[in-house]
Amino acid sequence: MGVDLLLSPKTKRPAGQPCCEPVVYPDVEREQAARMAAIAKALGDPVRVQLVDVLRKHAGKVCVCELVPLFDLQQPTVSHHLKVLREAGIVGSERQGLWAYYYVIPDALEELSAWLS
Amino acid sequence: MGVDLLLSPKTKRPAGQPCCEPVVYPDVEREQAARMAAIAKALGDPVRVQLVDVLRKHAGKVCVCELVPLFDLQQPTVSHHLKVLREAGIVGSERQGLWAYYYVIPDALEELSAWLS
DNA sequence: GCAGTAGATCGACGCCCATCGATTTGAATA
DNA sequence: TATTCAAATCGATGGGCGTCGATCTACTGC
Repeated sequence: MGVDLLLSPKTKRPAGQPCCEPVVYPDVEREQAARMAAIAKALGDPVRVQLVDVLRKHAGKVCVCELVPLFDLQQPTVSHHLKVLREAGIVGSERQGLWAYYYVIPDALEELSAWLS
Repeated sequence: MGVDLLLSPKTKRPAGQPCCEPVVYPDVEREQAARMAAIAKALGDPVRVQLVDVLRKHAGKVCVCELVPLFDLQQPTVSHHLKVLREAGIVGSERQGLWAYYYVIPDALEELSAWLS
């Protein structure tokens, strides 16, 4: 027993020559990793990154009718991407009459940025 | 002419009441956004984020044979995820005899982190 | 009420992706 | 040389995702 128990039972090494330090990975960090992956996944499309970029640089709320013509996409597609960002907690929306305004909620982005550095 | 030309020709507003500031988005930033999306996409899977996490915390090279048993996945699947990370420039690999060692190349992660903050 | 408009939702289509078993590659050992 | 082993690659499969046209919802203005 001893250190060998931390190794996979399938991996038999040439005696006395481990390939590297044994690795452990606690569940708590797995959960945080899952959260980071969810945020990253929402950012894993060029259109959505551009949407976030535009919203951030305007430092305020931007109307959907201004966002759609920025892309070579139909309105339902842009609406879909905004929904993905909203469900990931990256942006928020607010309706005023006919128009809908979107804005960045910095928390998620900051969380990912902090994890990365 | 004037400001109205920046607006979509399809969106006719009630006179004198624009929904928000006109939005422009230069091509240069679109390209950077695409790069950020590529990195984020590679991080958009819990397994891959966990792999990066493990590699970072070990501050050195880790053998694949230590990585595989950390997950409830078969070896080809882990190998696939490592390949995705490698092609995104997030990790590098090095072969020593039978074993392959992976390590984090911090540049890509730093690039994304900087963009986020 | 009625017509017009902004945005969301729905359903469908095609493609990409995560996963696996099977196989291959390449190196070490007997 | 033959065998064993770690890791990569291949091919198949099932599910998820980006995109669209069509439709629906809700608000405005006549």
